[in-house]
Amino acid sequence: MLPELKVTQLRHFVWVSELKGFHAAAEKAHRTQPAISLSIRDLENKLGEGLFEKRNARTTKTELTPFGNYFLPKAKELIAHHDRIAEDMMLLSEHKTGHLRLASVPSIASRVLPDILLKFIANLPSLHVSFYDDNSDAVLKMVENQQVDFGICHLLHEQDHSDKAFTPIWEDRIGVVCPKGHPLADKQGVHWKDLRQHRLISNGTSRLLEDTEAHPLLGHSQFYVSNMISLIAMLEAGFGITTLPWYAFPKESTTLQFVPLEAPEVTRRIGIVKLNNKSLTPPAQALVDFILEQTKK
Amino acid sequence: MLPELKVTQLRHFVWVSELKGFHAAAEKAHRTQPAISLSIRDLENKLGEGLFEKRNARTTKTELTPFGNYFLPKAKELIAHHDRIAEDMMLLSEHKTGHLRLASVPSIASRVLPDILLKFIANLPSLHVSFYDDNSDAVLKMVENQQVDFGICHLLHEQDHSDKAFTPIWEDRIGVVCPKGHPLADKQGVHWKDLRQHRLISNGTSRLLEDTEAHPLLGHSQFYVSNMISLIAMLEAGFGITTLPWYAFPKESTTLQFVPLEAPEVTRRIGIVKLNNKSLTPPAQALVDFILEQTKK
DNA sequence: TCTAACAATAAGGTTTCCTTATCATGCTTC
DNA sequence: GAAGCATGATAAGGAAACCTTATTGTTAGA
Repeated sequence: MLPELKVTQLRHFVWVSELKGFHAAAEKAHRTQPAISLSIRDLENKLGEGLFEKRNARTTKTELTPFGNYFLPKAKELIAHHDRIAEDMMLLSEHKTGHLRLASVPSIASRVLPDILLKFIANLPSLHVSFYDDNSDAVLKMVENQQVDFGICHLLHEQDHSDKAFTPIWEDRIGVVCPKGHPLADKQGVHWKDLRQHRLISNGTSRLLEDTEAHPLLGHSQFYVSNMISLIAMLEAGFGITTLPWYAFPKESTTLQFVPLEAPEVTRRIGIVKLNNKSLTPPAQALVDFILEQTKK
Repeated sequence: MLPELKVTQLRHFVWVSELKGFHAAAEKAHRTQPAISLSIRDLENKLGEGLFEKRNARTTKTELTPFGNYFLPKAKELIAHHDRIAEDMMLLSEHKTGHLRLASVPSIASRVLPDILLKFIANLPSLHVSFYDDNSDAVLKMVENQQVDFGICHLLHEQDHSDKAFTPIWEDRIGVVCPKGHPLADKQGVHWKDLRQHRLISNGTSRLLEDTEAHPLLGHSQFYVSNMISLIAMLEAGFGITTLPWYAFPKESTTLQFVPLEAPEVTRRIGIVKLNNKSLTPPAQALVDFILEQTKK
């Protein structure tokens, strides 16, 4: 029914009309003159009307028919539309642009990602990044609901997440956090039983100890603080001690001390989680690759 | 640099994604399944990214990648744009639409064109027609200035209009117009000398006699009336007689009589005038063809 | 009148695209 | 759980679209 106009053909048409000649257009198209002649003729046949004034009687310069004149702006628009889309897609597939959404647990978000993201977006000025931080469960939910392209979190029960692919990256050692000057502060490592005689504040990460021999500590603890800012403030005030993964420990703290838990030695593995059956958008894949590369050494 | 996305390819892509399968899309495209596979692969290569989820592991229905998902609406838009333009041009080249402007001398405009135009536009409901009527000089001017696609008029000095193409159609015989019951009214034909004894009213068409042996009549005439309505009224009132071309004579007049001028026999040829170096728009060309066909017999 | 410029046409080669035939894989069904 | 069925990928050959070189025809200008 409707003819299929090829973009190449439209370009030829526009060039002939703008350069006022088949030879000039041929040169621009990196084709020979007969190729352009045929291309134009084919287009004319498809449209059912001549686009240029009778070309056998060369009384004058190559000129558009009224029909061709009517067609010209439309052809230009269509070409422009095509090019806009083609360019969009090229930029996207070269991850020079687009939209990237990720979620991360706060520890990595604050300690590791800033550096990496800064480097990553350095030469991608038009990439828009949406970033969420929350605890591991929430991050997993966002991955599941496809609210984010991928998540950075801990995968507690790996067998419950067969629909997701987990790529471990960071080994996060659990340790004891206490004020400097605290009896435990100068040790190289502590045994869980050492903690029983101190006031222990549990927090969101405490359940990492659940399946270890240190689990009795959890019952022992009177206080639970979910908010990290409050937790730090209480520790600094000498209210007690807590356990935290290394990456959740505020790096530049001058008042607190991190002492690795030696027995049991507990580490959580933090990594990238994505849905198994979905591939990532180009910029998301690029960021994943970049993170892997930056943390490989 | 930028790849050339073919509309056909985009259609294949949209169909595969909408029908959720290569076979279904192949059927819709009247192609075989491998053709669609190759088409899609080619498109993916051009864009630099996969559009559908890994197709080797058929864990699930054919599904878009995020990249493909991003591309889908854009592809649809581009196809729609293409089709819109293609349809526009087809309608225009089948003169089903568009704008047609013509000018005609009043005689043909009132006596011949109404019938023809009515038939012509009968099955072209969306064709817009602008119609002007004026004397031959004005019609020629409008053709020259390209205010109209073509004109219908008399070409008095053909040699002065080498830039125009004239296609004669109607032979318009000059005659004498007088009230019924007038001494001349019952004659089959009159000689110019017969007119000298009657009061002659000249009008816009009188100069057609200029280059004939009847030219002395023009000096003989005391009255000049340019407006046709007034002229008719004066004739009906028995004010005098006049000369008119047959087509300018009001056909259904019951009070006036047309008597051909026998000596000299003067005819003006009325026809279609267009610019030589410009071709007509499709609807204009169609109307010209239609007029020629309708008046051929 | 001759020449240069431009586009149309002809004939043959290349590339692109499509087809048939076949394969690999997973889902369904008994 | 093996057989059949459906899906899409792949291979190879052929058809169609496309481009090229060579040539012709027409017009404009020297």
